[in-house]
Amino acid sequence: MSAGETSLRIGDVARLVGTTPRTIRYYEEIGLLPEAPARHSGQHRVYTEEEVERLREVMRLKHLLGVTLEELKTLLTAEEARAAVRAELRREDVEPTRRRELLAEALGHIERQLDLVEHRSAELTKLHRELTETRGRVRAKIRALDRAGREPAASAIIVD
Amino acid sequence: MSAGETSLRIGDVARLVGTTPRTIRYYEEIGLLPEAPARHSGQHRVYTEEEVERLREVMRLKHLLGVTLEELKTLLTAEEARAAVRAELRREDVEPTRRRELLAEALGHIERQLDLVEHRSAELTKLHRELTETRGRVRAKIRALDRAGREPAASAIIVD
DNA sequence: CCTGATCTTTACGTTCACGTCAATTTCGAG
DNA sequence: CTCGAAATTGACGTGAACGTAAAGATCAGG
Repeated sequence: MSAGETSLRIGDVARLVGTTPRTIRYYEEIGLLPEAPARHSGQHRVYTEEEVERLREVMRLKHLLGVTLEELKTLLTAEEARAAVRAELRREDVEPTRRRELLAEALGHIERQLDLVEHRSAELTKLHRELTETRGRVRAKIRALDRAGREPAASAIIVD
Repeated sequence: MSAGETSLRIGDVARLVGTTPRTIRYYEEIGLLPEAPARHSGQHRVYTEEEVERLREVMRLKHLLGVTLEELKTLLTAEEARAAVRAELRREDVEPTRRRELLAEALGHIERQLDLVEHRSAELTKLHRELTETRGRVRAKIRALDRAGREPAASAIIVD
């Protein structure tokens, strides 16, 4: 057919995103990935580059947020909806009113994701700060010890 | 006995950190928590405030880093070692050489944790940036629509 | 000393997120 | 058309991280 349609099968996709066919089928099974991507001629699932990207995003979110696939599904309602929005918006004949609705919806989804990410980010940052402080204290003690090694003095180092 | 020793039992600890007794026993079982904290008079486990803090930290790391309990155990070797270091350092009769060794070791552990946290943090930040950008684009489209609503003009809005 | 609440160990059950067979089909190259 | 590689559905298996139930021991208050 045309040039831009790299027809991918489940094994290819698995290799591309670093997972297994079973996992991909499982994700489809639980509704994380859209129902059986158009089996073009026969039975085998056929994926587009776009769907590969989707899967990449899924696995990334899973890894980063460490949420269950069920929570992820909820979260991805956002992505799904946005995809729908994109599809509908691509048709230029939608009325501005409807168009605004769709965009507002998309915005809401994005903001939900952002909230989650920001929350997680803040927690991580806090932990990071704490660790850095501790490291600073330990380093200070080491330096103090090194100094004491060169100058003979009675130094009472308080720990922690 | 003395004043500062609030004798806590497993149920109390569970409520304090927001988990269940079973989970605490399980963590002890797999070696995530130190072996049976000194059952003072009879059979029941007795915890100190310090151990509660330890558990809090465990659950926090688990939540934030989303690692398996096995990985967490490895990570917590750091904490354990640091605790040992603190204990040994508290005795003032350790030689400066040994003292330096211990501190260096502690430093290494902390840096391992920091690496992990920083890595995770960077990924999250990246995701955050992407989301923010997308949100910006969506907002821009909405504003464009709102403007177009007031001025009658042929506006071809390209989506995504 | 009694009692109800809590804790003990032991052991089997459960959910999630896939892994792993097995028996059949389907696909693509020759 | 043929044949091997890869995909399909279906089913059962598995490891992690606990939940839950049972039967007895222990603790704190009255």
